[in-house]
Amino acid sequence: MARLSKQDWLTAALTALAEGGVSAVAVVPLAQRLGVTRGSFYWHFTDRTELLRDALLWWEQQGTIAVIDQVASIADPRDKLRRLFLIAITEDPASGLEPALVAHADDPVVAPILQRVTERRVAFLTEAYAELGLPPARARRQAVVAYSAYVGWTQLRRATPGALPEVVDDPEALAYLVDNLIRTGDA
Amino acid sequence: MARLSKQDWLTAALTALAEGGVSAVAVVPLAQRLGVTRGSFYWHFTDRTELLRDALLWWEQQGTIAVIDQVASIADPRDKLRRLFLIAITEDPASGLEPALVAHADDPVVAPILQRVTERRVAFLTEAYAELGLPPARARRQAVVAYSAYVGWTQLRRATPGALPEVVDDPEALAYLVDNLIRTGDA
DNA sequence: CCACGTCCGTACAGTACTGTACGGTCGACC
DNA sequence: GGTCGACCGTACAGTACTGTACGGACGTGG
Repeated sequence: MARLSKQDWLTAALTALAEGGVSAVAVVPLAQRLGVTRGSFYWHFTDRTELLRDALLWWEQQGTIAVIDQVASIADPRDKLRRLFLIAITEDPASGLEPALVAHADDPVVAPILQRVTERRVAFLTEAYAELGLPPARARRQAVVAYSAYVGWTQLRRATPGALPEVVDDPEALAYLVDNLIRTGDA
Repeated sequence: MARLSKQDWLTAALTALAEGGVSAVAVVPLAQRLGVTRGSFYWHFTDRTELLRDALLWWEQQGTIAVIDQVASIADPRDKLRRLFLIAITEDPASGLEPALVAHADDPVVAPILQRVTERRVAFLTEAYAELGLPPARARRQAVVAYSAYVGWTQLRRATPGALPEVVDDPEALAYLVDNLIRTGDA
């Protein structure tokens, strides 16, 4: 068996977290899945908590920064939002991770990271909606509403795909959702 | 200490589930919180799984049926939707339960119940939007989008209240959200 | 060639939870 | 006032996970 790097443990921890929540980030099952024993783990990490924190910090950088960088250069705010939502909804890098984090939001190591990520995303959306012409308070409200819809959509698609057939993966319905997210309350 | 009924265990299980997920529905901690020992539990239930299932079945009846009955009599579909969303968003009977269920959607006992609840709610919304004049496919899409926003909103409010101050509990923002949920994509 | 750093296996407590078996208490009802 | 059933405590395995201590393998540079 090949030697493992710290990164191997981090990605394994994230997938386990997505599947079974915080309590699934356990040393013994992870070691079995990686084909080693706990001796390996306790060389790379001092603690189970350290693994969880490092994994989430890594996810914070990858997931949050990468997507925003991908669309920040788009000039037209409407196009920017459309592209952003399309990326966010179709690409689910670590499927099921965010629901797991939301569910364990009171965990002492999850809480601060999830908070920072949420703040950053909502702030970015608020800025985009402001560029669209909404006054500040209105832009922020719209950002929170749109972000809520995004969060709920991804969670429903993963949690109850059987209950929502022909909708969650229909491209037409997807366009409908994105239009709904972009349309501001300017009626 | 007073004798406990089966219902006492059920409600305790639901609050524990909301706080710590499926793995938090454990016999020993629940017994401690209820002031008894596991001897009590294994008289009322045969199994830890039975407790979880019975608790979720009870929640399915209370949470799903009660709210729908409360608004089904309203004639005007627009008023009905407005009232429904207001109730659903402001009253969070067991705060944090739904995020926990979504996160453990692959659990063999959670899955079928969560599926049924989601189907029933989306079906009710679809019907209401159809009464509003949307064609069937369009009504169903709108229902899923609106339900997504609802799910995301409740989860965000619970998970990261610190990241969304002055929004999640602002009545004006709440009205904004409800208007957004009712407004169909008829532009 | 050997010595050191890297990486992993193994063995030893310690803790928390699940089920099971059985025994005890307390009130209702005859 | 005794008996029966509802309800709970206690004791006994059994399992899964966490940390720690230590020892072995393996490659690389002096």
